[in-house]
Amino acid sequence: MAHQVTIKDLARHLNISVATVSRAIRDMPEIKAETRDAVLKLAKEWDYQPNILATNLVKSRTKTIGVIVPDLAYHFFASVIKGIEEEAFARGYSLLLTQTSELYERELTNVQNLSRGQVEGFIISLSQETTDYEHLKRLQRKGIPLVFFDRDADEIDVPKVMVDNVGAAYEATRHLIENGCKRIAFLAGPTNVTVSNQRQLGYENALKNAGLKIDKALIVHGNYNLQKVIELTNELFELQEPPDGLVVVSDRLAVGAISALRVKKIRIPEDVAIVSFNDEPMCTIITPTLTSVSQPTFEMGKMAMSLLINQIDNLDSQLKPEVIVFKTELKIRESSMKIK
Amino acid sequence: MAHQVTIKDLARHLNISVATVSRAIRDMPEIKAETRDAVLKLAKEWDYQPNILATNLVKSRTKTIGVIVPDLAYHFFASVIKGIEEEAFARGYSLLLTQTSELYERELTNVQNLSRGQVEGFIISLSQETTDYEHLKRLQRKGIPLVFFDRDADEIDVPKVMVDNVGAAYEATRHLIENGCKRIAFLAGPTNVTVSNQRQLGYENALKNAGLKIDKALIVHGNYNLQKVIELTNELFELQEPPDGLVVVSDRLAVGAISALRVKKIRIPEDVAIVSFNDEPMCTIITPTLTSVSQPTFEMGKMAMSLLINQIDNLDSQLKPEVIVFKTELKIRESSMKIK
DNA sequence: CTGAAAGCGCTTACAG
DNA sequence: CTGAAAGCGCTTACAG
Repeated sequence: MAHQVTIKDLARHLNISVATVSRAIRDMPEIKAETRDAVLKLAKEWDYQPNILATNLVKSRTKTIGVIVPDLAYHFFASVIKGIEEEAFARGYSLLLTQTSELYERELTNVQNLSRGQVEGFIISLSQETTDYEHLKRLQRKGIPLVFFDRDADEIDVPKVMVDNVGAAYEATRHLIENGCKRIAFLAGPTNVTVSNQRQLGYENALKNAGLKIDKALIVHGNYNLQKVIELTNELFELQEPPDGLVVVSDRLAVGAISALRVKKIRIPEDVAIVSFNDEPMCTIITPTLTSVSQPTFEMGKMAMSLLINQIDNLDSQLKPEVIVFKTELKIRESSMKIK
Repeated sequence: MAHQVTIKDLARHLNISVATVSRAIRDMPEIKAETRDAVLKLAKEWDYQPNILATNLVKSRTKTIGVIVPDLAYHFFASVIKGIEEEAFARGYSLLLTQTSELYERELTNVQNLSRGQVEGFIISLSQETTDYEHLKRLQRKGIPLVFFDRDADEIDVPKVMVDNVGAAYEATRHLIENGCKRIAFLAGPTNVTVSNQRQLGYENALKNAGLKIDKALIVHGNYNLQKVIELTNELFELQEPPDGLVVVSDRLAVGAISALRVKKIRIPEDVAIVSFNDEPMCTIITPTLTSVSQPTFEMGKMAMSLLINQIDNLDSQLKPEVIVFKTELKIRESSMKIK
């Protein structure tokens, strides 16, 4: 690789000290205009780029944030990242983006690698597998700021950007009830995913409030394995009394359920009305179009970044970490419009 | 932030030199076992993490690669990134991942930011807007290795990971012809996107070879704006002689076209058979399921990373840059199965 | 307005 | 087997 130009090169050529070059480059006021101009001219000519590693080292700052999400291919995460990026860019931070592929091991290595002086803080959405939080506690002990979004850990007391999952699921379930569903099933995620549990709670509350009974046989736990979802759907609809409404914890799982129902010739929404979560773009293109809970992903990303920078800029403050809860919006489409 | 432990701290406490600590940490053979053990024990106790910035600075290596893609929310890119990540991880590299949102300006800033000593090389897929390549030429002048995938620039002579777009489009068009289509339209991307132009060429070749004439009225150029795609589709199907086959440059555009056709009550595949490109997961869940060209995204990512590392490890070699062309596979589904 | 010197946290010949 | 010293490319009191 061609030798990168350094301030030393510039200084030598101009017969001045590196300190002066450094000051000129950063446009510090004490530098004489001619000196500054000469430096800038040569810098431009030689295409000088400051070595950010060196700057970071002396400043003990990297202006870089580590972002760890389960999977970039999930539309939800890609979309939150846009918000994170936007805010980071506006505030002069860069991102180190990694994904765990839902594996705890990967999460661990990612956290470790990034915490070797590379990042000043983390924005994390936990992997599905994560039940041990030692790696996060270690960050806290080291005083490295951390913000969760969407998938958090109760026992880690840091700022969090969440949506009102209980309320959202309540509203979604309520919508099915209002459309005449009497026997509503819930296709949940893994039992250790908080988001799923919260949605389940909202679902149960809605049933209770409507005077419907909670039937544990109607609550099943899937994951991102399509085959598993198909099996669970089949089981639900082979019950003596099959459901006439279905709340699904995410669009991905809903798609699995729909394909299982198609095979069984169960009609949507006539035989079973469906609502799910995330409002991925595909909701509007599948048949029937899918009623889904939309989340303000871009704003969530911006907020997460914002909370993190507040922490970084204000490390000694002993304020209780903020938990921001965003409102959701139920996008009503064909899949839930059961004829009453 | 709590003061991070450094080798100096360890050295002082153990009454040895930092050089010895450094060697012990890296398990160099010349260190006496007892010394090494003592160092490692204390390092563990104090949760010492080497400051990677310092290491990078002295080694003049970052073991980090900059990856620039148009949009992480496109399934294709998220999917290639998995391959890049896999290979990077296996070879001890980290990634600095950025997206341009298809904006040339963003591409420029991303390249500039990352080239300040942060990365040892780039893997880039160009934004839709990019027609000026000065930022890339600057990388080349600085001797910073670069690899393209999918969206490249002809005039930049670096390793490239591509698919055989001409061949793929030929096969897709041929498939429509074999299914009885006589008048096949091509819904292309922007005129400056090479990938789109290559697919157009394959489409034209297939028509020629089948003795069908190329009608320029049947070739229209869209972009990722849904409304635009709908308009173009409407125009195509309001022609005196509307098409009975449609090759679409990507699944995203195909979805737009399909929704326009639905409004016009034009049946797929009975009235018009459709094939597109990318084989996104949604192809299997929309109605009708969409025939699409699948690309080996994971392998493409691995290969891109591999080519880049070869360059990094071997900077002086004057070999002609390799261009790797991957084969594609046409996944035949309902949308193209016109009854003959 | 400018320079010499120390230092950020490491690594690595060189010497012993 | 270990240490002193120089150096990676910067920044920043301190002195003049």
